[in-house]
Amino acid sequence: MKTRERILHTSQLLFNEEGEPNVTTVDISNEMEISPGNLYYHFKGKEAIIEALFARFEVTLSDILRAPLEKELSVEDSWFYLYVVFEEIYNFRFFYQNLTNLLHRYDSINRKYKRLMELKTRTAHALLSEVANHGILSIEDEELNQLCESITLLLTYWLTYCDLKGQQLGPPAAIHQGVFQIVHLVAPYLSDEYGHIYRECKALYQAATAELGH
Amino acid sequence: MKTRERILHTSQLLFNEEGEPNVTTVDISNEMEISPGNLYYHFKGKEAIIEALFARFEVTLSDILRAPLEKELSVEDSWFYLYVVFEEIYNFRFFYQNLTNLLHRYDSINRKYKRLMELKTRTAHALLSEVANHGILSIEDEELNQLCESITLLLTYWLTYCDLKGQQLGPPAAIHQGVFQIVHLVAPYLSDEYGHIYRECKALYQAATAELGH
DNA sequence: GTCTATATTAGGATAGAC
DNA sequence: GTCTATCCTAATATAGAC
Repeated sequence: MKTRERILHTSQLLFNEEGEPNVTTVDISNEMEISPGNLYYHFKGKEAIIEALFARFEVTLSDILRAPLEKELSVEDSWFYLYVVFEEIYNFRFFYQNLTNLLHRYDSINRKYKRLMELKTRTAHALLSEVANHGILSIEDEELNQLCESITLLLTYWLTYCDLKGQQLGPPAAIHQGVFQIVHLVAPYLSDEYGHIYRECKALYQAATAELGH
Repeated sequence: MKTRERILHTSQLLFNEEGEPNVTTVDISNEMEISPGNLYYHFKGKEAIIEALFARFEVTLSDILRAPLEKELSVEDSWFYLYVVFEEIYNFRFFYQNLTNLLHRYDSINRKYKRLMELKTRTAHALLSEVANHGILSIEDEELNQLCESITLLLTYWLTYCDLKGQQLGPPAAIHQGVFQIVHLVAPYLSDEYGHIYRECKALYQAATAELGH
């Protein structure tokens, strides 16, 4: 792996583990066993590293979020889809653990992030309207909007919130719970004849929870 | 006001406005028009100030959260009660905007905060079970637990999330929306004969939104 | 209690040799 | 591309006069 790439890789790792504010350029170069001078040859500084990492995150996450806007998903796929979104957020959790501050410091990231956030809501809206059109969900327009907002908030902060609770959940368990938490937001709107979908989810959830063990 | 008190007051103000990491001891003393030396006479440093502010926050918020555990609230009071909780969180929003980091830095705060968070969930649980016992809400135990978790998350992050969206909502509007967002989480579980409660809330919400302008 | 002046440190950043 | 050595700055913190 080229040095530039290794810097990004190591930074992402350390940021996620220690929290971005607690990682210095020297920490990064120590971890990589290169000199700080070398790091500065490849990047103007920590800011540039963060911007590069965010650029990557933006590309992959917005691709993920746009997919269901173009091609319809089945109900089962929608459910699996949530895992994919959470997974990607998990990979850049350092970013979410420090959102307010980062967006305050970097105006460029701020603008891009806002678009991502809107895209999250838009995707949730598209997925749910579709399910509603199939008669699986029965929900009014205004309730749908509020629901999508809650889903976006939950997607944004669930993993951070799990961290806060500090019940040493492994990442798969935390993600798994997050998915189910979202399912729970949607479940009350399932049409009567589709209540079984929720019950199946629940069974799956409990099985998987048992498997992830403790 | 004594100097010690003014330091706490000014710090809280600046932290909320600029974000705690962006405020230095010198900023605080400048704002107060005292010397940095003087500030250090009263507090060992920024850490001590933050700890003192958190101690206050803990006392007032845990009092608020414990109130409904002792004395039953009417449905209308529960609704108003949410405003009180949000208001208190708003007063210490600097804390919430930097949660992960602060809890990572101060172990003492970490422990106390976890208790607060559990208390939030516990209070939500108590309020909702009561309403459920009156037959107003119809909800299973497991759904209730998940709902309370979502409410805690929303309480914790709603104001931060509004900030992120950066649609220049004034604080009253943001709080107002937060309250309604929570109402929306609960609404689907209202028993049929109590659907009117939600419709009344909605009418109130729309009236108030109009009043708050935008 | 408050000030001025100064010390300490850590993090970010560069210059110049190899 | 990489290293060593060094600099700059901002933030924290203290000493000692008033």
